[in-house]
This record gives sequence, structure tokens and C-alpha cells, in this order.
Amino acid sequence: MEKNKEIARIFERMADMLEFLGDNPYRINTYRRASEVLSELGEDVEELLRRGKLRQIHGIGESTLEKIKEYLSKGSISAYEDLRKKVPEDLLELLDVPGLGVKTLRLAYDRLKVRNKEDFIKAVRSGKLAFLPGMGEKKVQNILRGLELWEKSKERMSLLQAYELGQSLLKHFEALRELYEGIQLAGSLRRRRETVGDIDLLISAERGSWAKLHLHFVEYPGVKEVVLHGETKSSIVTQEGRQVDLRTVEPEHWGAALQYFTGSKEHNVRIRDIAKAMGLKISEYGVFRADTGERVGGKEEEEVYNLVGMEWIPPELRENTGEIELAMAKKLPRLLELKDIRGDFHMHSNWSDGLHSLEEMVQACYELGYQYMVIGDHSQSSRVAKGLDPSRYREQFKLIERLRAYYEPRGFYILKGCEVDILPDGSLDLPEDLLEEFDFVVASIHSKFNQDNTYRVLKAIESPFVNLIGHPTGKAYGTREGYPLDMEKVLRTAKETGTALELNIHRADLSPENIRRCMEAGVTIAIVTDAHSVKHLSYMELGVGLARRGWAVPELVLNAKDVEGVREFVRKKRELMLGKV
DNA sequence: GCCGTTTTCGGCCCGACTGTTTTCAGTCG
Repeated sequence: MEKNKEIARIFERMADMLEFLGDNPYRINTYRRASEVLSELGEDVEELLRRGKLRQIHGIGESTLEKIKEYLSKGSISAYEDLRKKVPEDLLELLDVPGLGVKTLRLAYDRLKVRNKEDFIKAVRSGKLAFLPGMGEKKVQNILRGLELWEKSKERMSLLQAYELGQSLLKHFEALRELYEGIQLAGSLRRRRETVGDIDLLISAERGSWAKLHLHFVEYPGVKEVVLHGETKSSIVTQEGRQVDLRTVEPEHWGAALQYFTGSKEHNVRIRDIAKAMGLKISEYGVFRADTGERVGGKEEEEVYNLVGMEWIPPELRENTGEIELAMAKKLPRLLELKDIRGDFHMHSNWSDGLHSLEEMVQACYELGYQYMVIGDHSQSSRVAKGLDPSRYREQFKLIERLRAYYEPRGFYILKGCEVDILPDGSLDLPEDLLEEFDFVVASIHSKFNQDNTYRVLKAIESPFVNLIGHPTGKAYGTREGYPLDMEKVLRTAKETGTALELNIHRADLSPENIRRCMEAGVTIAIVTDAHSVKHLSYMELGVGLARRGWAVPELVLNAKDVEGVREFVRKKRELMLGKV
């Protein structure tokens, strides 16, 4: 799949270059679309070419096909190499700067003889740019600010950070509750992307209230800078350098606006395309008849989809990766929902590295309305995490027994568990006789992250007592890419042995792509908060979102089973691996 | 450059805000 990415990158660059040269915008758009198609393909481009399927993909025509062939046989594309001779590539990297586009770069190139990034930045700082036609002091200030933001925002926020910021904004607007009808976080946050660029906040209200709402927005306590302040749209940048956009819409336009601002762009372009073919036109204001301009709907999001012949599509699926076809056939799967979740399988107390006591964690889970929980403190070799040795676990068992006496009559079950280390040789950090006493065992790798760890994961899966592999790929948001892992083998062995793979919300490991592979392979996953405090337990909602992005269905999610189902899952594996119990 | 429930030619999603303009261009999502 590396080739897909390489070619996609080249087409993206070619689009930028053609734009700089002032080529036909639609031709440029074609390169952009080809780039998107390739990076979302999900199948090896070389393989598709061999089977003669490549040309059939929407957006790949004769000329694009030739370029792909050329790259696959020669390792380069002559049209691309030609463009590189005509265009200052280095300068075009600045297209990522917010507020700076190709026209401004071209202007500086022509009039100031700017040839690279440094030249351009100097020209802005020195004020030379301000004297060019169409430019002015304010525009220059805007670009300077954009440059600053660009330096900092090369990384996006994690979904977790975006979620927290989003919740804080919603809270900010509670003060004006009587002024609006609906409020919703849209964009990639609503789609539960693993990383979020900026936050889109949407409010439906009568026009008369808009000014007040926008004023309240720019007065958000965390605001560092107001980028835009209008009656329909405003943008702020927070102290942390995160951008938030507010759009106000009339209640009548709510559904169409929500659909539009949720994206993804690829999804929406496709939806509009289909609408057009049906003689309709979709904008953020509604669905219209193309001929008469008559508005036929758009108050509710569901209506928008129904009018173009589809069932409503869950936001997490809106990436144009097959969801549209299924929605047209009314065959979308029934995805996992938060209300399906009966328990949490992986959390820590202050017995190891958690913040809160076991009693507090138990009470918090009970209050969440769960039927069960698994406490899973670290094992002995995790020294920094104050890992427990066998005698400490047995001590903890006694406390759990006492707590059970109170909670079980109330229909809440505390399962004895642990997060046992998978040691470098693949063996487990606790003796088998102890492992057997747990109700549920999570096994995770916490060392040697930069080697292929397939053999360790496989060996752990083959233990009769391991029920869940914690953060299987070793990925951690922002800090680690994850170790090489033969996912095919892991999936097969997990399936054969009846072992679940973990979706760890903090690390976003498994990724949605891997979740989807689990679903296709029939491998059960378990969504865990890996909570180290009471607060973290509430992130389950995000985990459900990440799972839905991976098309997770309740049948293959362990949390959707009741406590008896979980016990059965554990029992079955022991029976299978040990012959009988 | 791509594509066809409007077409093999002629269109390609659409609207908001800002700044520099006096009717619009550039950028963004």
C-alpha cells in the first residue's frame, strides 16, 4: 500500500503546481480527486492494475491510468518531473499556511522574485508584500499570523483533546440556552476522527439572536484571538492555538447545515453529485429542485439523506468508503451504540498507577449504569507503574470480595482482573496458578517498542488465560507509531483461540482501519478506557465512536455482552485450550 | 482530466468573510 500513498502524494503536488501555473481549475481538481481516491483505496494499486480493475474506479481516467502505470514501471512520472522544472517546489509548501493561497504566492513570485519559503517569509516580514496590488497591511498581518499558526499547528489535536475542548464550548453556551434551539459539534470531531484539525460548532437559532450568540462566542474564556467575527460565521483561536469555528443557522436549515458541516468533504461531494443527477441541489440551506429552485427539505439531517434515496448515515462512516452505496441499498449495518455498552474491561486503581482507590473506581462504574467492570492493575515487572506481585493481587481479591457483598445484590458485578505484562520472550509476568484465579486477564506489551513484536503477541494469545490483548499495535497518539506487527497472523490466531483485541481509547489503538479488519475477520474487540482516574471512565463514548469508525457491530464487541456472556467467553477459551476445565 | 438519469461536448458543489476594492478577488471549509 506504500505505492498508493507515493502516487497520491505526487498527484497532490501536481495539482498544487498546476494551480500555481494557472492551469484549468477542473483539470487541477481531477488530480486532487485522483490523489484522494488512491489514498483511500484500501487495496494495493499494483494489484488492482494487474486485475484490470483500476480504470473502472470513479475518478481514474485514461491519462491518470497511464501516469500510474508509468510510475509503477519506471518509478517516476515524466509529467511530474517536467512540472518540477517549471515551479518552485519549496515555495509551494507554504500552501498549508492558513490564509495563504496560490494567488498570493504567485504574486510574490512574479513581482518580488521570491523563489523559496525563506524568501517569502522575509518579504512578508519586511513589509514589501503589502505594496503589491490587492495586498494591504491587514492582509500581511493575517499572513504573519497564519505563519505562526502553521509552525505550531503542524500537528493536529488528538480526538481526546478535541472532545474536551468541544465539551467546554458546549458548557460555555449553556448560559444562553434560551437563545437557540439546537447546538452540535460537527466536523471531524463528530465523525470521531482520531485527530482533529479544528472544531466546528453549529447552532440553530432565530436570526434575531445571532449577533448575541457570536458575541458570546468570541468572549469564550479560553480565546486568544478572534480571527473572524460576523453574523453567520465567527472563528477564534484558543490559548493552545486551536481554531474553533461557529456557524449559526436558522432552525429550518438545521439538518442541511449539520450534514454539510459534518463532512467529510469526500462524502459531501459525492452526495451532492448524486443529488445533482436526481435533479436536486444540496447546500447548507437545504435540498432544492434544480429547475425551479423550490426548497423540498432540510430541516432534519435524516430528511437530506432520504431525499437522495438513502437511509441516514452515521457520522462516523461518512468518508466515502462504501457507506453511500450501502445507504442507497438500505443495507447499512446496525453499528454499536453507547447504550449497548454493559461494562469496561481495563482500568487501574491506586493499587498500581491509578489516581483513585479501587472503591472509588467501582462506585464510579456503578454510577455509569454498567452491569460489570474489570479491575486490571499492572503486574510486577511494571516497576514505574507500581505493578502488583502475586501476594498483592491476592490481597486485592479480599477487598473485591468485600465490595461484591455490597454491589452484587444491586446487580453490579466486579470481575477480578489484571493487566499482565507480556515479557520480551513472550511469556507472561505472572504464574499460571494465579492467572487461573482471575475472572478476566488483559495482557499487554510495555517494553521493546521498536522491534517486531508479532511473536510476543501470538504467544500471549495462545495462553488459555489471556482474554484480551491490550493496545495490540503499541501505537500511542503523538508519541509512538507502533511496532511492526503481522496483523494477519494476529487476527487469525485471535479468532481461532477466542481472544479479543483491545480498542484502547487513550492510545487510539486499535486504529479504526484495524477495527474494520477485525470485523471482517470475525474477531471480537473490547473497548476500554484504560482509566487511570474516575474521569477517564467517561471517555467510553469516544471509544464507541472510534469503534463505529471501524464499522463495529455489537455482535463482535465484548462490552455488548452481559456478565454471563463475558464469563462464557472466558470459559470457552479455557475449555478449548486446556481440553476441558 | 473526467464523466454521462442533461450531455461523447460541455460542465465540473456552493456560499461566507475579509480586505481592498467601487463590484470583486482570494481563501476557506
